[in-house]
Amino acid sequence: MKQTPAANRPVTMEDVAREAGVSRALVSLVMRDSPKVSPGKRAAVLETADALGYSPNRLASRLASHRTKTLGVLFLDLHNPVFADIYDGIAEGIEGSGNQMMVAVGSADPRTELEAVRSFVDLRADGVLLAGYTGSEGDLASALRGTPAVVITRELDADGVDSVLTDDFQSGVLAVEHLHELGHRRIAHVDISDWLPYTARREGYLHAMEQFGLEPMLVHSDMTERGSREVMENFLATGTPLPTAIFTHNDLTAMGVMEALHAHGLAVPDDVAIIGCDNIEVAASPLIGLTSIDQHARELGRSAAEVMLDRIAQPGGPAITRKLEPALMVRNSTAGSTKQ
Amino acid sequence: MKQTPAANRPVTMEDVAREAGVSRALVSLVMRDSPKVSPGKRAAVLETADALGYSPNRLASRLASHRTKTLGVLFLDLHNPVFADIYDGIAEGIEGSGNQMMVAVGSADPRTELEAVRSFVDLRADGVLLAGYTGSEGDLASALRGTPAVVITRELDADGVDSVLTDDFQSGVLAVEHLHELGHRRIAHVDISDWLPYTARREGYLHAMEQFGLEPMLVHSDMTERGSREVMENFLATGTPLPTAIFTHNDLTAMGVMEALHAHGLAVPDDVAIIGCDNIEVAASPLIGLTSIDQHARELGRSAAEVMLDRIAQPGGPAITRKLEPALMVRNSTAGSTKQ
DNA sequence: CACTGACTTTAGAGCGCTCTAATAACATTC
DNA sequence: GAATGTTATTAGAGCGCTCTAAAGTCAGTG
Repeated sequence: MKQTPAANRPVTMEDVAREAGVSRALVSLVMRDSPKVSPGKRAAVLETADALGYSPNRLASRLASHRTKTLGVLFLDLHNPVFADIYDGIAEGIEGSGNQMMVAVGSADPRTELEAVRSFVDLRADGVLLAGYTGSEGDLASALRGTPAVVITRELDADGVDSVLTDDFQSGVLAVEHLHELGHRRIAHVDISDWLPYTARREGYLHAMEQFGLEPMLVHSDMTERGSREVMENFLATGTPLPTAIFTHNDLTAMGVMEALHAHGLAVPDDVAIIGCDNIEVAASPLIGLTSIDQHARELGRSAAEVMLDRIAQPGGPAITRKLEPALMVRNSTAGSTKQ
Repeated sequence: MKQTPAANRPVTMEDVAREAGVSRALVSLVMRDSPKVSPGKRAAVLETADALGYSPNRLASRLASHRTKTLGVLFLDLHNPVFADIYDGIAEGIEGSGNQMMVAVGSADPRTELEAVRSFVDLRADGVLLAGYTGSEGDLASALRGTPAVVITRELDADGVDSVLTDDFQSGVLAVEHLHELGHRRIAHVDISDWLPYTARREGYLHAMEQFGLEPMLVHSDMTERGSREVMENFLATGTPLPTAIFTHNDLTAMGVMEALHAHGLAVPDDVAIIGCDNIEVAASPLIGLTSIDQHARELGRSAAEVMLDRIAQPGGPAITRKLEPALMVRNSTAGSTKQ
């Protein structure tokens, strides 16, 4: 297809300026809603811009202005609704600040995560929020190259990286305490694969078990519903004596475990009590009635956004860690399962 | 491991070039993995780039190259897991193509949606995928300004906008046929608010009801679990004679309806049979056992990505519509609910 | 040893915008 | 009506990169 260069070329500010009989700088001012443009010229510029179908090139404007007003946000996994809650929190937190989000999904793969972070940095995001990150602090710091970051749901010890999370250790403790109080003594924990840096819930569990003088019982799974269902089915197939209660890493794994129990004709909470973590909406539904530990996901997102905006407004200073207290939400999956 | 020099001004290609004793153009070639750079210079450039903590400015490179290799992807709502499936499909579809995703969430608000689309266009995304869009075709076309787009889950009649969807009308028909076959005659439909342009499922329902000579029964809700729960509770409170079966717009609304029934001591499927739509994982779980209509969300995403890549490779040509056949997935919420 | 041609490297003109500083235009004041 | 502000407008120098075309290299040829 041969056409004159001018024919198919997208409309630029220059074109609008020429057509409207003003300078490019004036058009720029109009596009940025500058108050120092006379009403007359403003109207004229807007009109011809519209007539020519002008669409500002934000790449160019960002390059020239050294300002992007954009936050890169990385999510661990879209399948876990807890991240939808975090998203809502972030959206709430940046509302009115004039910032935009740039979203990516890491899929619990450190390489994908780092690539996403690098992409944010290369596109000069003003800051990066990581709603779940499974890689190492060193890799993250080197990918960030000084861009401020806030890690959500995890505590990270790296320069210029703030953390906003719920006290996961305490969640583990709460779960065990709750089950212990109901009379359970054989309490198992289904965690996620050990290479992932999300170990605090397990540690809290182990700590509390030890405090109570109970024998811990660990089963390794992954973060998904399906995965933990399979893991649990394999476990049941081994014929190992059953625990009377299970604390799982999160609600999705709890559901998988419940499915496996269900398939084996075991009743919850009568045969086995279950307690999850995250307090996601579907699990909280009366249809499932899963007892869970609320980690205040939405608040986490809101708070992380707040920390980031502060950090951008006032760079430097020591890394901040904000830790929320988890909250036990008792529902059918443990209620009335007294074992004493 | 490398420490970024605490320079006020970020490191540019120019700096690397000077330090390495080569031209900026050479550095550019190295950064783009050009094969026409001698191994010696390549190594030297990479080394000093690393030493200086150089991070390429993708804004500048995109501006200069007129190429972004980026697809904007808009999601209707992160709370509905069907979009996580679509995401996976898109990721699969663009794998290996060298393209990146730029994600935004519309939250079923046409203004937010359009702003996101404009943002994609202004950042010169090569194409835009809309996984759910609630606005008008006119607004979309004008925001796109010629950028190719694919709408997923909806059929849109606009220039340069392709559509990839499941036959929603057919889904409505399938649902009614299934229920009718089980002997149900009083079949209600819970849809989503009427201003949303997602009416095909309802129309399919209405069509099938008419074919069977049955009286339709419509209840308006929204797209959420909570919303439909409330709507259903209000409905139950009115004392209107109950239908024996309900087809809901999607699985989330189905769950809300089930919760309301549950709260009123009504059994599913014995008192009321339920059938949803989308076939999301949690609803398919044995814990819920919701009969649903699979719309092949992941395949939708994959296919949309494919259409977009083709469109980018070969611009022009008439708008494409790809329509998949829905598939009925029978589970407990309707199974064995014979009303004959 | 000037002359290829294949391979490397570079100068320099953009990409489309913003920003600073200067200029123009127009009220005010004395 | 010259001096003084005030407010609008513009010229022009970047922003950090890519790209084209031209210029160097450096064998191998005849």
